[in-house]
Amino acid sequence: MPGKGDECAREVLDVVPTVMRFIRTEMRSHRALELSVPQFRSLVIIERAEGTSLAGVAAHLGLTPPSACKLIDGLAGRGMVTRKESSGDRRRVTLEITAQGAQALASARKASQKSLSRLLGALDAEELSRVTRAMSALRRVFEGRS
Amino acid sequence: MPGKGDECAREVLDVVPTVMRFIRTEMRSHRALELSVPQFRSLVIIERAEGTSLAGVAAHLGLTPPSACKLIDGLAGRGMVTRKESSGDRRRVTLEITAQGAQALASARKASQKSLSRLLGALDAEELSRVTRAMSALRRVFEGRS
DNA sequence: TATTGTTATACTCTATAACTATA
DNA sequence: TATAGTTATAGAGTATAACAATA
Repeated sequence: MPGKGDECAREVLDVVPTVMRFIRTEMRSHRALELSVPQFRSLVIIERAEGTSLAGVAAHLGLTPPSACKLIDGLAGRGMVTRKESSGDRRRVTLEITAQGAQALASARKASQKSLSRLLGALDAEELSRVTRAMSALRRVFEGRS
Repeated sequence: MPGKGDECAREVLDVVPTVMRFIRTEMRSHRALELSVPQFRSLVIIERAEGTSLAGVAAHLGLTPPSACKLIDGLAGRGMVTRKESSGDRRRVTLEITAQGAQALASARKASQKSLSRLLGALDAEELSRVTRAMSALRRVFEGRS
C-alpha cells in the first residue's frame, strides 16, 4: 500500500527537475558572468568555508575528486578561485575565492533570486510560507547524502 | 526590503540543487537500466502523451530541438523509443515508447521513488504533507516556463 | 600503506549554426 | 518562405582508472 511518503516522493521526483531546469537556464542567462549551477555552488561553499580543500568541495557537492578538480580548474582559469598549498600538509590544496569571484557570485545570486522571486510572486502568503518550510525540511533530509 | 518571496527564492536556490543531485545519483545507480534524468523524463512524457513529436518533448523539457533530437537518439539506440513518420505531415516524427522502454521506466521510477521515500521517512506526517503541497505549488508556478 | 590531488579517457547534456526535407 | 527535424561542432559536468606526491 503506497503511503504519504510515496506520494511525496513521486511529487518530488516530478517537480524538482522542473524547478532545476529553470534555475539552470536562469543561471546561464546572465551572459556576462555566466556561472553554471555547479560553479555557482562551488563559489558559495568556498566563500562560506574560506580555506576549504578540494575534498571539502567534493563532499559538499557530492562529487568525485576528479570532478571537483575539473570544476575548480574552470573557476581558477577564470580568476574566480585560487589554489594555494596548505601549510602543514603539502598534499592539501587550500581554496580561496577572489574578489572577482565574490563579485560574480553576488551578482549571479542576486539575479537568480530576483527571477525566482518574481515567479514565486504568483503564490499567496500561505503557500510561500509552506514552500519555504518545505525547503527547510528537504534540506535537513538531503544535506549530507547525495 | 527583502520579503517572503526573496527568502523563499533563496531557499529554493539552495535546496533544489541538493535534492536534484540525490535524484541524479539515485537514477544512475541502477546499473542495469541506467537512465539519466533527462532520459527518464523523456520516457515519462512519451508514455503519457503517446504519439508526441520531437518538438513536444523539447517543449516539455525546455530543450532546444537539437538537444531533444540527441536525447531521443540515445533512447532509440537502446531500443526504448521508436521514431515513426507521421501520417499527414511527413516532416513530423511520431515518438512511441517500446515495451522495453516502458519496463525500464517503470523499474527506474519504482526504485527512485523507493529511495526517496525511504529518506523522506525522516519527516513526520505534517512535514510530509507540507512538502507534497509545496511541490504542487511549485509545479503550478514552474511548469511551462524554463 | 593510505591520503590528496591530478591526468587520461569516455560519455551525456546542452547550446548555436548550418543544413535537409516537407509544407 | 516557414516549419520539423537533423547534423556538425563545441564546451561543461560527470564518472572510473591510473598516477604522483606527500604523509
